[in-house]
Amino acid sequence: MNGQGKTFYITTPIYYPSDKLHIGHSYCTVATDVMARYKRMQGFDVLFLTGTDEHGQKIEQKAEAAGVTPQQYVDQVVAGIKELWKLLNISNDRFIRTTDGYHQESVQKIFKALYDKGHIYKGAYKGKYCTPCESFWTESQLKDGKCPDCGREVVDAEEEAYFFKLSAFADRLVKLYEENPLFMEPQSRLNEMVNNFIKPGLEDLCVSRTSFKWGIPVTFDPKHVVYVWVDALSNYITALGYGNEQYHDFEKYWPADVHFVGKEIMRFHTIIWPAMLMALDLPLPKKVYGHGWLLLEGGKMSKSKGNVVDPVVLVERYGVDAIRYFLLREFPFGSDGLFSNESLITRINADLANDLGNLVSRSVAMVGKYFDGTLPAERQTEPLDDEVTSIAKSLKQKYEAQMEAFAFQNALIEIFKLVSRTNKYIDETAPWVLAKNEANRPRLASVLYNLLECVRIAGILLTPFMPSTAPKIFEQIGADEGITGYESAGTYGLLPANVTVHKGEGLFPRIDMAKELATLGASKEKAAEKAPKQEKKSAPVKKEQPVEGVASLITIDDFAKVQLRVAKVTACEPVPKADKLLRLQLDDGSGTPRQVVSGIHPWYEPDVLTGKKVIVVANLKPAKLRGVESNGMILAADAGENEVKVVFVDNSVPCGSVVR
RNA sequence: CGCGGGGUGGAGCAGUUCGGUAGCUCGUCGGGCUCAUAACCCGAAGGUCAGAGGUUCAAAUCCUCUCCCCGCAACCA
Repeated sequence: MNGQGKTFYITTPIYYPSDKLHIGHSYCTVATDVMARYKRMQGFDVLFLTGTDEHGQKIEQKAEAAGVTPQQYVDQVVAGIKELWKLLNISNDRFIRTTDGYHQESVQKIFKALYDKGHIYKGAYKGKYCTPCESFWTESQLKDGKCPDCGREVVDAEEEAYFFKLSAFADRLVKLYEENPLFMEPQSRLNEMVNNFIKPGLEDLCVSRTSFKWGIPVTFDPKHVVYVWVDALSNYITALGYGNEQYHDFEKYWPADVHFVGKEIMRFHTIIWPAMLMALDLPLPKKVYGHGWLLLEGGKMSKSKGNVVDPVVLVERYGVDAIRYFLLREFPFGSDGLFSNESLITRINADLANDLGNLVSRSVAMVGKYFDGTLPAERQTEPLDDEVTSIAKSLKQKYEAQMEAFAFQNALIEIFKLVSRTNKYIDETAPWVLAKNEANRPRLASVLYNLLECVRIAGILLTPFMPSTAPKIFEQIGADEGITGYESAGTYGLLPANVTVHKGEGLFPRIDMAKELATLGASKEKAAEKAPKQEKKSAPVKKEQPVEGVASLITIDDFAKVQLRVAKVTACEPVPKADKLLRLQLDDGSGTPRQVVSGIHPWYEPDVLTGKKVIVVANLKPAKLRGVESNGMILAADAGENEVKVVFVDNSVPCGSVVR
């Protein structure tokens, strides 16, 4: 494919800078980078965009917990992200931050435009309001129809909010998917989107918030802040200058050729984003590709599990190209993959050190040893050469087919078929035998030349994956710039007949598996120690996150606020339509039975609990879980990985006893 | 009956669209070679393709049912 005169616009998601990024983020960004480099190599005028999504309540709270302003907080995290991309040799052309002035200006215009066109309307969250508490409650949060906080009467009230008429676009979205089946890939995601979101009926989307401040204010109603996804998705066009004067190439690059995103945010990119663009009368991106996740020890990587793999550590130990190669070779791009240190080291050793690195090394070494580094021009070819040379000749085409389908792993497999076949060719021709007889010099020169040519072609096609190794390969085999471009991978025999090689350092040193695993294991344990323990239960974290290194100490008065009582389980049954919930009736000595809902069904059957005495938090704010009211919680211990043990009390303790 | 993905030699995966010798990498065992990063090359062992039934001359592949794993969603107060 020749990209002369054509543009190619590719994006990563913009990342949420609430924490350091892990290997999963690096995976997506590296993949995008490889695609961008590949397209540039083909001659496309590429725009590769990445950035950060910096607004939202969570950032606001994190900043507060850290005692800095949200801006200070994100500035520091973003600096780290930029460092990481530099380390990983990411060639992004632009880096957008949603806190950039021009982006904010554009988002405000977009919001206003949608409003003016009637796609956004002012509506209301209908709910119950407790005036003394100044709090809004939804029906389900109310306790006996009263304020769950103070128990006073609540009044019907409406909080104004802006809504995007997403529902109006359902038909057009379905049409989009039907007419353009490749709009989202992999295909399996389509069913997920349609079944989960379109079929049940799209609801209008609330696109403003008044509950926090850290966002882009709505110009015509400044107490509202623009919903973060509207803010974030817009980045793909604001970064081109849509609605601002920072850049002026919207016409040139939009629509995007592909948005690479994680599968968890497919719905935002395949439903909300196209709908927004339709509402703005703008063209839609050509494709949204949802890649899989890197899974670790059976679970998704997450900071709270303490199983995050730090890309910085890996790059420092094994080199950036080895990591880039591993990420794209080991995991099929569209599906999930299992990350492990063993597989990483195995890949590096087997593919990069033994096969590729060693091939370059032995080929160059033989030219040095038998011809003092410069091949003579006389040749003698043989039919034996045909197989390896024909693989080399057809490689570019096969590679291209895989790359165009974003099948990075298959593209690399194709390259390594050549590498492997070339190693075999050395065995078949046994140059060290040829070298024993002067008469074989033309034949020996042919063999070695074929080795170098195969390496050259493999090297060219590896360039997007290994941008710093490829030039070293070219240097060693004596291929100068004119014959290392993409097109030249399609022509066999471009190295000059009298090529001169330059022996260099080994490209990929072998790694001592046992030793490395021990080292990595040790640093992992250290990391796990640092990671906040047992926070795995707090799902959509609301309040204070334990700030690194700062143990939050409380006073005895704080503790006194928690009222713990002994209570006996008088009845217990599963909550319908809930996997994990049990409804417990407790006798807490007060005379009135107390109902508590607890998520312990995975570990306890109802009859086991009945009759036992437990400790209940008696003054916890009531809540409804799966529609069932819960007044308090019973104490249980996180007993290791995925194991919960309820704290039972000796039966001789009377119900209602205070625990302190 | 919420939605989706998956169950293939010891490990990790491909093959399933369009039925027809079960393939790749790693590991294991044996051999070859010595140019090279103790690398490379060849060979072997090892699979009821989760299970049951069905369609077919023929099923990993198509149909039905069952079991198990993972993710999403909703509930871990």
